[in-house]
Amino acid sequence: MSEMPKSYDPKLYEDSIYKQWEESGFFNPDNLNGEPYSIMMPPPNVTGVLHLGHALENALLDTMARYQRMLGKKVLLVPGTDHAALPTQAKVEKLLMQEGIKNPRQEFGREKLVEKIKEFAENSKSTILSQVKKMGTSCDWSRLAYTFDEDRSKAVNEMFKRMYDDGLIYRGYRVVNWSVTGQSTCSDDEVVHVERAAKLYTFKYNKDFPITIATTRPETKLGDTAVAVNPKDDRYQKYVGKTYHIDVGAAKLLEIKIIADDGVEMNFGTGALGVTPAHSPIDFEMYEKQKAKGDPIGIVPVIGLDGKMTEAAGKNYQGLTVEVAREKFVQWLKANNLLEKEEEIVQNVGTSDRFGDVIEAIPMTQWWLNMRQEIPGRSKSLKDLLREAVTTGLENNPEQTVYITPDRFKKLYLDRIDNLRDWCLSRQIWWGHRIPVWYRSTSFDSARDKSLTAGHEEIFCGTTDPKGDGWEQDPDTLDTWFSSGLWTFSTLGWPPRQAPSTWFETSRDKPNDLETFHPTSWIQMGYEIRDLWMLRMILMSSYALKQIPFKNVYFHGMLRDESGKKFSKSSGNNIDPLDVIQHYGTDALRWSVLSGIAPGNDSKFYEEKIVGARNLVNKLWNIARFISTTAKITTSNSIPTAVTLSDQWILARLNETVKTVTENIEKYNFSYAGEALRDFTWNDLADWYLEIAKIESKKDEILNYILPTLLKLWHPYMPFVTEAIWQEMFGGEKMLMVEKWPALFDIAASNVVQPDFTIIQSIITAIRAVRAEHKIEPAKKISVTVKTSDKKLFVANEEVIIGLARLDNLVFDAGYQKNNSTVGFVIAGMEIFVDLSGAVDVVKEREQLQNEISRIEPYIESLEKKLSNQEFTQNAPAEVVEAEQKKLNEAKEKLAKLINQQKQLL
RNA sequence: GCGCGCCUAGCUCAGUUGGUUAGAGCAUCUCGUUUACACCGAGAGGGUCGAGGGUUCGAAUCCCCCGGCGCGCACCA
Repeated sequence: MSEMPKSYDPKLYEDSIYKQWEESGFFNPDNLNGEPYSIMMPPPNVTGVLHLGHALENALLDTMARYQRMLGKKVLLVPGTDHAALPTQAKVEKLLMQEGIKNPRQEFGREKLVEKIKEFAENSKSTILSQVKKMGTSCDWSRLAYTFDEDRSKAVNEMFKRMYDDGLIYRGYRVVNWSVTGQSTCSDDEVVHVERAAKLYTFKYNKDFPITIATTRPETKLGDTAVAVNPKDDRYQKYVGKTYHIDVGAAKLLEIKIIADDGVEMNFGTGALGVTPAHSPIDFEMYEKQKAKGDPIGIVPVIGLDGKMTEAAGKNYQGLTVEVAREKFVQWLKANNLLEKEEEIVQNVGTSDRFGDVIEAIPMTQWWLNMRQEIPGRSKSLKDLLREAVTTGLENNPEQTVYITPDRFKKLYLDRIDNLRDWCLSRQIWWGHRIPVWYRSTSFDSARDKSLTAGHEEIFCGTTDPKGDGWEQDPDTLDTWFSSGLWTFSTLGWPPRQAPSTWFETSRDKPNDLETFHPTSWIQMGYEIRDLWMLRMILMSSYALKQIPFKNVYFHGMLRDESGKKFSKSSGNNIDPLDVIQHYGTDALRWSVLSGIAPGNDSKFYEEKIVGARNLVNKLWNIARFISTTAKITTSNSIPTAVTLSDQWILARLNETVKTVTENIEKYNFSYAGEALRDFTWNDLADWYLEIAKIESKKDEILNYILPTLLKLWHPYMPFVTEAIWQEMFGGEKMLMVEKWPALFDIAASNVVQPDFTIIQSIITAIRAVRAEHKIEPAKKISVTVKTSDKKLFVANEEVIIGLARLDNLVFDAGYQKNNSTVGFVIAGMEIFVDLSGAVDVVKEREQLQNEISRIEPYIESLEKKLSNQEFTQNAPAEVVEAEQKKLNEAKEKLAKLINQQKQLL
């Protein structure tokens, strides 16, 4: 064994250890035996580099993977990246614009822009993957996946086709969420509602119109085609069914029909609602309802894809932005004395989570996934499957149930499913999986025209190009979460070669992966992508495989800075995980993100935490260093024999720690498990037992047992330092990574031993406190007398007490009388007197004793009161009563002794 | 509007079926060149568990209500 340096330097070990692990082949489950255990890494977006959130994810993932591997399972952790369609395109376009390219889509054209994005994505991807390695993540690189690679693209097309063939994916003209900045649709989940101040205008279309309406978007009124009132509203009954033609300055006269709709609140505002089918999802629903009733109303889009007023808005408005048009329309209302009220209100508006602009509702033809329609042959909808998966289990099979940690997210998920609408799948951006649909039509020009062109002659949906001439593929791409939804199985060789509707060969060479590893065992993710990702994974997997995607899902919270703010580049509080690794090492980073977290809760991350983590890593290193110089290192695995009380105690504590750590990792209490381990490592082992080992001899066997056990327990959290120590100790033959997780062993009477040792600890601590209190130089050795009738415990631990309390003498005297040169205290019914050789300040000592007495008196009182309460003695469990009685007896005894000591003090 | 989470020492958080005089880490103060570690050791101070009410023999823990902070969902024009 080489000489270990004084402090652990992560830089000397981390890269080479990672390389060793990788070369060992044990990252690949094909080289492991045992029960399969699989985890899919949430693929980071290729929009840039890893941030702290990724560090947390990698720490969680890898802690779990390493723990499971040490339990002897065949662990698969699949690494990967996500092409992140919209975010990536948005990012690259932004960069190009910063370089001075005003409109990248126009200037480059589709092919060239996609090429640019691809270049960026590839760069980002390799950066990210090297960072994952820096985090020490033990993933199987042979199964590396990318949501936009060939295998995953095949899976996407296959899924689309199956859903299309099942009639679940349809093309429909509906109001969509449109981002003008991004020039694309987005799903409901990608709309972020923000509060903002707005004005609510109350007015009439003209003087002759009988009903007053209100709106915050006056400019959209140019596209109104109806006014809706509640059918029960007597005020407006007489108008229902009538149509008015009104000139508000639009291209044509408004044709407003008065309709009745249950959804209109009679008591809100004027009780009447101007209906703008083209620019409001609710109004569009009314439009559809009227159509179904055979009493149709019109639909007039007055806002275009560029966010400006269209021709239909009239010459006065055409080409104006919505804001300018709004002002102009309000001016017109004022000029014509139509405006009745103008109020400041706070309203929620939807904004694009990526582009930040206000989402416009615009009617377009898009591809949708139907959530409510029955799946052919299964008598249930996708929505039903989503519900089953977390409640009864798919098809009432309890084994196909997803367990959610923390539990409360299950309720949120179910709530979400309740008001889930159809999922808009198509996007007008270029980076992403192209919709696998082809049209053959002469009138088809562009995606934009789809909304205007009624029906194409032929539509083909397939996983490869259709045969024959004249086909043109849909220019749109898929919502990026469509491919993410397949992640748990597209990474495992789905679709399989012999799948009924598959006619391509997959390049997968591990055909059994799906069977072996799906459903996956556990997954972790941030709660913010619960609906975006978890829901879609459950949906896709339940639909295509009739399996849940994972048995357990763990939601972590967000890391925030000291003041509780999110980390971000723009707010300048960003911490780069690589910087942390550079300064403190990966193990410190991992521990600092894991300690103090609770499932589903945000936690704060700050420099002091990392420093503390680094110190702990170093402590572990030095514990090993000490043991290696104190004990003869062997690789014996046998359970050691406890010789002294301290031996029994430390082994019992170790056993207890193994139990706590194991149980809590199983419950995903990563922080709690780690804290318990830290407590044992630092407080019990380092501060007490190792100090005792300097006094009592023959600890080789026990230390040879404790150290490897400790390293194993720490390994999932701190893989590098533990592996480094392991190899320093035992050579590089066998890696710690694949050692067996510690098992519990049988310690006779461990429960009895522990309190006994605690007494010794208390005595030592108390003597030290007396020394500190009386400013006795550390080097000065003093004498202590113990007044006890049973000196067994002391005799057995004499050396330890003398050593740790720095005594020159420990005397047993059952009849000792206190004098003015000693200070006394009572512990566990025994009186201890520290000889200060006349240095005692009698007044001060009396005060000290009095303090102690006045602390214990009210305690005794409350115990007496409790025990004399019949309701307590009758209702409380016998053990509790007994314990309270014992406490009382001890306290009384202690009090008597203290009073006596005070008396003896002259 | 509906729902969820949080409020415990100066700071960050434990407190796992209600039962020691409520704990830890960091920070603070005192002391220390005891050869594993100053990225350390020893000791100390510091809390009416957000406010109030209730249930109970007993509440930081369960219930109600109020306040503060954060978040989710929602078609209130």
